[in-house]
Amino acid sequence: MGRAPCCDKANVKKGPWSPEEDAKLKAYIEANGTGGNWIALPQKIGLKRCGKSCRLRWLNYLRPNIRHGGFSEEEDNIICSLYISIGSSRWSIIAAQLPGRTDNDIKNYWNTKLKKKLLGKQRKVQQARSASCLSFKQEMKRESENYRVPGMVNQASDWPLLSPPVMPLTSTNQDLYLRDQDSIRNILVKLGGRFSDDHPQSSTISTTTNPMNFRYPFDVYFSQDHQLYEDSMNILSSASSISPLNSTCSQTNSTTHFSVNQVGGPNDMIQGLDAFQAELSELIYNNNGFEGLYGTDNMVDGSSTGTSSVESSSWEDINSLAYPQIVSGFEPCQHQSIPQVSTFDKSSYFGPQ
DNA sequence: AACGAACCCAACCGCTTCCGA
DNA sequence: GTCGGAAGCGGTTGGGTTCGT
Repeated sequence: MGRAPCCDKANVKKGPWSPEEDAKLKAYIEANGTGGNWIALPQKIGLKRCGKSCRLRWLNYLRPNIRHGGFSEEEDNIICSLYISIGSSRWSIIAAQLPGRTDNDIKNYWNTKLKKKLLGKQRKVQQARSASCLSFKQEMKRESENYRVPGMVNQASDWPLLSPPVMPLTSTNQDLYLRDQDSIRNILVKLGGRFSDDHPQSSTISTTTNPMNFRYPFDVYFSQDHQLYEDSMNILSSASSISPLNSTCSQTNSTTHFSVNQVGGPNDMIQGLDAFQAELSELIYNNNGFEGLYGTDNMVDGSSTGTSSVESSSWEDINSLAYPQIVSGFEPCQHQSIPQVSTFDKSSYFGPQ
């Protein structure tokens, strides 16, 4: 069953905008505003364009104070930091932190330049390290064979270094893993989280008792803001391809306790694996974690010693843009077991929005 | 100079979310 | 509570431009 078209496709012009069309649209909106109805707007002006097309043209090109091209190093850092923190599906949020930039612009910039720039850096670092880490990937690949599920597509050998399910703890990778854990940990702390070993009552998976030797025994504590949890889980899952499969949460006074125990096997881990996240994971891994990539000062952190614009990118701002309902509409949830799900359904735990 | 490859980015597509009736 | 229309958004495409051979 198809979706009804938003306009009469046959009578709508497509393709690049002419200067005359631009002028018409700009003049009308500057004089009258959009009127809250993009669909009706082209007819009012006499443009043979789809309303969505008019909206896009205005927002991405004609709107005042739009800047194109010439991204500064500072902007690069902001984009990278936010990309790592909140992922690729939040271009509008990233754009909101960069005045004069549109989500489309940032998206294009990331896909065409920034990604390559970072991966270029990665290659250099990788080459420098190849001597010392030569056996690591091979070992991982070899050992991942032990975890392959019969009948499953052979995906494991192509997984990023960071993927825990295919990386049982060995003397070779232990050091690298711990280092990355520290990086993620530092970010979560900066975002306002606390870890189980900061909390006397917590219990975590011990690496010595965990038969699978997965190295993510995180219990994360966040004050009040559930979105922080979700975003942090995104960090964890994006950085290390982990889904918060077995999670519990509880509420004590103003502190929410989320326990994220990674007990799944390779089957569980395949869920949610994203190609570039995997790519990025490897990049992060080869750059001493997030901090190695951008430097500690450029992390998304209000207390950092980095640039002022990074400092202004507070999580409160981002969260309020992204999920204002959740930030303001907090409802405590009791300690409960959560069934295995591939994605965290906030409405199930935080009540209706 | 000619050609193909790579790059860039404006615009489109279609899915999701929002909001009013 | 539901439905439908509109807005918002991210992913993708396609055409123009630049670069390399």
